[in-house]
Amino acid sequence: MKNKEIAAHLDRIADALEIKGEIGFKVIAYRKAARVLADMTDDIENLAAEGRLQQIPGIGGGIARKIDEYLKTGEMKKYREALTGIPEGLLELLEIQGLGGKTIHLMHQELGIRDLEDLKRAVADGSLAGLRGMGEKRVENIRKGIESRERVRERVTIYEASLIADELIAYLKKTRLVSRVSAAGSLRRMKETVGDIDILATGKPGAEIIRRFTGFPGTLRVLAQGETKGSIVVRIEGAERQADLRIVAESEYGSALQYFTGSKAHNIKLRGMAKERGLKLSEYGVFRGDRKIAGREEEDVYEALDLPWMPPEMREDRGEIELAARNALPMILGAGDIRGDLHVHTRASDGSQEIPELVELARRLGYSYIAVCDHSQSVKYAGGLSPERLKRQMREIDAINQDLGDFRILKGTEVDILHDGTLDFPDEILRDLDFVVAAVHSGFKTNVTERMLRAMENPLVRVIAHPSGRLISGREGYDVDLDRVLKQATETGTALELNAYYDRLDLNEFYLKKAREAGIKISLGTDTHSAGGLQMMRFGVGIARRAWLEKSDVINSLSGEELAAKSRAAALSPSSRRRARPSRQGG
DNA sequence: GCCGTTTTCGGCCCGACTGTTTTCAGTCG
Repeated sequence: MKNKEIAAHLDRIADALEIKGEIGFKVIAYRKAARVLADMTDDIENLAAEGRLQQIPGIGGGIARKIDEYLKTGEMKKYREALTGIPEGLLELLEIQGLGGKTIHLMHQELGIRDLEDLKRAVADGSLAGLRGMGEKRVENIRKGIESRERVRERVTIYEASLIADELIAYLKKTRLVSRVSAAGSLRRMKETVGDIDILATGKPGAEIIRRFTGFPGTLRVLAQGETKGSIVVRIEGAERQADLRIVAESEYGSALQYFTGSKAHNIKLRGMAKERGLKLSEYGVFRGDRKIAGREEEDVYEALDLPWMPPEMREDRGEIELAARNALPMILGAGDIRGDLHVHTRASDGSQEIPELVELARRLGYSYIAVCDHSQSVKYAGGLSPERLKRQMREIDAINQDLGDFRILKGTEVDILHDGTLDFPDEILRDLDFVVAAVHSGFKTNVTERMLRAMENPLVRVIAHPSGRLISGREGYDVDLDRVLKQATETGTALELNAYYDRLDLNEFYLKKAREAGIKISLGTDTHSAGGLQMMRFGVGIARRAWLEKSDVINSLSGEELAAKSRAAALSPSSRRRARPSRQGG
């Protein structure tokens, strides 16, 4: 698939045009086309072959021609043209806070600045200060921008951000001055990584709440402290992050929450719709002329635009607004649809809990089952179980299950997919289990695709765990062709895992969406190795919601008995999974 | 460059902040 490659080209063109001072709307058009392309699960080459490029929203005649040209020749004339006269290092400067295309263009023209090093020199030797429109403060801000770009990690994981946000919210509630408070931004949309932490609150007096906020014990620095807005820097896992608090009036809470939740693209489209209706939408409300017609609740804001409320996880301008307008939003997965955790480890391999503790924790979450899936023998570093130890564990589980009433422990394994694609346990053993998860744990560069495809041919394999193998905080993942894995999953009826551990979230939302469209079943498991690990399910559910998965797409919505039924053919065969798509209720 | 049950041309989201200006441009979210 060349979608991402072409999107990167279009983004590059936008960068270059921005610096060249091209009309802003043209830049916006390129950026929008790039975003739509990067999000799209259909293969751009297929659409091009069918002459349907212009049916993609945001792609018109001009960009369609450029995509065609690229697919045919491997080149885009416009790309070369746009980048002519623009040194590679100049584009990077757009990433510095406070620096935009206009200023970069001027610096390049007047001072011959070509990259970050040139810019640093110009700041140091005072030549930057000589530029028109450049005062002492702007130079200082640019200096700070360069510094913070080098110090701040791009984004932090959703889990790390949630910990701080939860702490901040609890801290604010304790003041008794705030009445309503919520996380907003990408945190509320449950993106896998988060930039800044945005918190919205109502309460009085604003200045006092902000003062308390900036006095948060974890504050490293206070960036701003006004009557309605405060900004602080906090430390998360060694990285510095900005956290913003905004105080709004009760009557504006809904529109402010809507606005600060985003995404930007979603908001832009909503505003366009408001305008078409002769309305104006801002963080202060929905207005007809000077009269405010909505703003107190998010539902009211959407209703004023003739739309149903939509879940924050869907607000990315990926078609959700159009569906909502037809009252055809899917009923996406809810936390309550998850009846159990399908991937947990115990002390038998590399977990830190005994089975009864895990049962207790799972019961507290309202689950009716867990699948114990410890590692298999060849995963030495994780204490993988030999066949004998696995059999002993199965007997132990049988014994515990006797006394559990309506709760059930599924006897499972996370069996290793070996270097030749065979499994680490023979079928005789796998056959006695309730739930077989297979996964790659070594040889990340060695025939991973072929090995996975082969493992999926075994009908005893129910799920492929963490199919991409990536770690969000920094591991590329296996050298694997996920499109072929998806195809094989469709053909064999194997489910794919959405590993809910915050650093994995694997499959990611892009491939989850593809899997959903192909009718592939998804299995959510936290892969927990510790007591708190079961709680990670909320991130898995968040990503599932971002991919628009519905209850019926997820095997965790089945009962323990249904899952333990040996024949996966009945419940999971490809033929029975062909999705009839009935019209849906909004929600 | 995209787009159209108001338009094939003339629009294109909105508001705040900052720093540099003397009425506004640039940047950000």
